[in-house]
Amino acid sequence: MRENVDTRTRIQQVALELFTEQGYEGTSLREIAERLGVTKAALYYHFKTKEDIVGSLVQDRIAAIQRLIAWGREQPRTVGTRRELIRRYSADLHDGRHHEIMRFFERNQTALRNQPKGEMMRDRMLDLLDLLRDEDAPLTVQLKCSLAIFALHATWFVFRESGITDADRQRAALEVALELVGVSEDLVGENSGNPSVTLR
Amino acid sequence: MRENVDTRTRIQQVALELFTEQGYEGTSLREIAERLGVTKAALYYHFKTKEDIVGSLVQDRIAAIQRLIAWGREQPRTVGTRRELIRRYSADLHDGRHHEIMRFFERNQTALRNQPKGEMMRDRMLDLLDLLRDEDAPLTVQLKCSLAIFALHATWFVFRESGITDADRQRAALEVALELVGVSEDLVGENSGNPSVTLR
DNA sequence: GTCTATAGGAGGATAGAC
DNA sequence: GTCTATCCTCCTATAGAC
Repeated sequence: MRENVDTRTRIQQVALELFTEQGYEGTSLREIAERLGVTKAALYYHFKTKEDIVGSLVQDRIAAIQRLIAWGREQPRTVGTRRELIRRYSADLHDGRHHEIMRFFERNQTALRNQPKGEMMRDRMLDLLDLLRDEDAPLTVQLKCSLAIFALHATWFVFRESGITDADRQRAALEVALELVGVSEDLVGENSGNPSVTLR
Repeated sequence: MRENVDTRTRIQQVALELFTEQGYEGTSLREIAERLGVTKAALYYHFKTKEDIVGSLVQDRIAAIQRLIAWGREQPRTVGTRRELIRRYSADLHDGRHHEIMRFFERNQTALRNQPKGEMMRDRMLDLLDLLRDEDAPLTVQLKCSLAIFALHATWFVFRESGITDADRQRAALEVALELVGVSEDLVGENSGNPSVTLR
């Protein structure tokens, strides 16, 4: 029972790493098993299929983004709300290993397209982008709002192997992202809550 | 000889489409052949391997970006140069089907990682990002410069299925990208050349 | 929980006829 | 240039012993 949980978690860790490095379809269950020192069949005790491993990886993220979107939809569609959405998304991204899941997701868009959980994840991200932009605004403004999410994701890509801490990355990305969604015209509403609260 | 060229081109078109929709590894040569109404073996007359199809797709892009980088490295590292880099990259992207190649490339990062041409493409894009940012500048400024490229690529993702023309997309993306690399402090140098000249 | 063994299929690639 | 036929490899997944 204890090893049960442990092995399951180790499978997830190794799978996430290999899926991100070599791609979902480029990684076989044999490789995962070998790296763990077990056989393929052992994996099937913990996960019904290969897809299920992915499902177990992304389901937490899907739920977190859904919560964020649900919150956002109850707020007024102001710049202040958008800025808070960005703050919460950023905090969540840097909490735990969540950004690693997003990297895996980004790099395997096509492979995950044929999977229920993959499509769900994609749909939620699109919902979030839609929530961030005002469809009546000029295209340039809409694009900048959407780019804010990209900014938060892109830090690891842009500042690769530099001697930069994760905290530095997060700070810079957040600052740029907030700038992209716009300067709040309504500072009263903006700071009414805890600005750096996480999602959970 | 005439059909030779034709079939080769049709293979490239179908392959690009399927690779982009379903992923490189998720698309079999059988699928490509079937859609063209030929057999797998016929593909092997035109391309030595599956990798070779990818190579034929990206090699033009690699060359174009290399030319752009070569040009950029000869210029002073000013905001004006960066703005011109963005303009040229944007013009090139919208000339022909180049942005479709980039979409394919973005969506298949992991799969292309094991291929020589894929890595070359990736390295050139990283070179371009490095050329656009000043390593001594604050992280936020560097991030914004890099994001400019993302802005040019992201338009199709952000404004999906809207009734927006490609020209509108390009215009908005270019405006945002130019804003991200910074306002030119040196307007004299900036407009010395033809501002919308393409790469070739 | 993990193993051996294997089913069952699909994929990339090649040989050789036409 | 395109076809048929085939090889070989690797994959996901399952059955059943320990």
